[in-house]
Amino acid sequence: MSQVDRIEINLYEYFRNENFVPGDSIPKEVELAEAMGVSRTAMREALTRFKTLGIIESKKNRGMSITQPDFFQNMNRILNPILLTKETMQDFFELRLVIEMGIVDLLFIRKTNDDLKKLENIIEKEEAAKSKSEKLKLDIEFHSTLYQISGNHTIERFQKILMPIFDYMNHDLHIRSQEENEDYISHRVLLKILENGTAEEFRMNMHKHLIQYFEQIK
Amino acid sequence: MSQVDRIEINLYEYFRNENFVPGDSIPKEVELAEAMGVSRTAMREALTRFKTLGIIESKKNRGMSITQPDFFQNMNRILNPILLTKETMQDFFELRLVIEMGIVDLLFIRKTNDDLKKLENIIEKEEAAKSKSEKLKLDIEFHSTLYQISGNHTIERFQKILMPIFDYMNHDLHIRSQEENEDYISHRVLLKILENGTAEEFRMNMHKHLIQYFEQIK
DNA sequence: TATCTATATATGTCGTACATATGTATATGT
DNA sequence: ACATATACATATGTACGACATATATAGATA
Repeated sequence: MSQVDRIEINLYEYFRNENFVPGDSIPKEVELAEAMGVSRTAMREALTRFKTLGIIESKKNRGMSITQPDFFQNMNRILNPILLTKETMQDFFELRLVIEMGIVDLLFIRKTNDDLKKLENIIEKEEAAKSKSEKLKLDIEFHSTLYQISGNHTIERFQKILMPIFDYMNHDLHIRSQEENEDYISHRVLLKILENGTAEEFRMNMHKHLIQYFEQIK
Repeated sequence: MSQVDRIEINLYEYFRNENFVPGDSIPKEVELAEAMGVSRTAMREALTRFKTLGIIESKKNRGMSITQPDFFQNMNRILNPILLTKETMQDFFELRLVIEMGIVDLLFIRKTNDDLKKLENIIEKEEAAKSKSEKLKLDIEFHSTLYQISGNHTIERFQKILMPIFDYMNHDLHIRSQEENEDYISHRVLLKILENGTAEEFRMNMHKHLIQYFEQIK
């Protein structure tokens, strides 16, 4: 354990003991360094860790303050297929499916007429699309809109972050096309259920809609 | 945009262009600083950001190397109820429910007889428990075991991280007790479905099991 | 060949100095 | 009295040189 590690731990305890909340000012670098009997350089290194996580921010002449960490601040940097193991990639691939099945209750609680119209619009464009890439784009747009309808900002952002992982695994696993699925459930069927059906029906059909992905799980 | 911000961006591009993967050595601090025409101090600060995210690690005399970032490395530091807004807390509360509903397919794919025995064991202890705190502990154990059965390490760890948030919201919202739920679905019913039923049945009943939480969503 | 010692090395820490952006105080003009 | 410009203060940002420290490698010895 290096000195900077120890400083970091001391800072966490100090922030917790002072019950600092976002917006609160914290002592300046020089004061903190003196209080802990270390050099300003080492203190700065520990503080950089906090800044990286979004827990504090610093401004010239003004000093430093506590901020609201953003869960997704560095997520795209961490969730990089080149850096992760196959197992972790598979985990996130599955997590995406889990969320897709899990948000159904949120959809049924929070859907609005405008939402349904928007989905209808996407489906019309999809049904008229000629090229494969256009259809893919609209498929993505359909699912992204479901996440918007969930009304959960965190889940919506999470899905966006997981998208490259999902694409990567999609290519890696050579997943067969949806249209090859003889029990194929289209977006239009899903929309009809979302309009007039139940969450249970929607889930059953979403599961079928995603069956080629679920087949990859063993 | 500070100089260190620019260095950070340059480093990300450099790492990507070199196709560095975990285990690869990267040039030493002094070389990197010289290559970018900055001081070692500024370079160290940028590198500290990478270390905080777990993307690189450094060892004395050995230099630095690329590592596999751990998604959860700093998660408990970020997901601190004191630092997050009510909206974000609510989002994570819902995310927990979404995952609880969404892992059902994984459960049915990956359950083993040992898993079912383990659940049976927990339920027996729960049914024999006298105190409220003991029942609560076993309730948590039951759900945690479901996450283990999912066979998805990331989801399992995610649930552990989300637990304090869920508890915090549980207290904050004064959620009524499960036993007050007239359509109460016990763990034993859920286990029986897991043994002999379908994923659809399990979801329907899990939804009822968690209804007092779902009632909080609007 | 195995063990010990000396040396080299790259990160970790320190102290000093200066740069820079920004806030505050003061002086001046209308 | 109010508006504007200037000077000064301030805390973070950056640089440099020095030294500490843990660890790897090379060389010497038994």
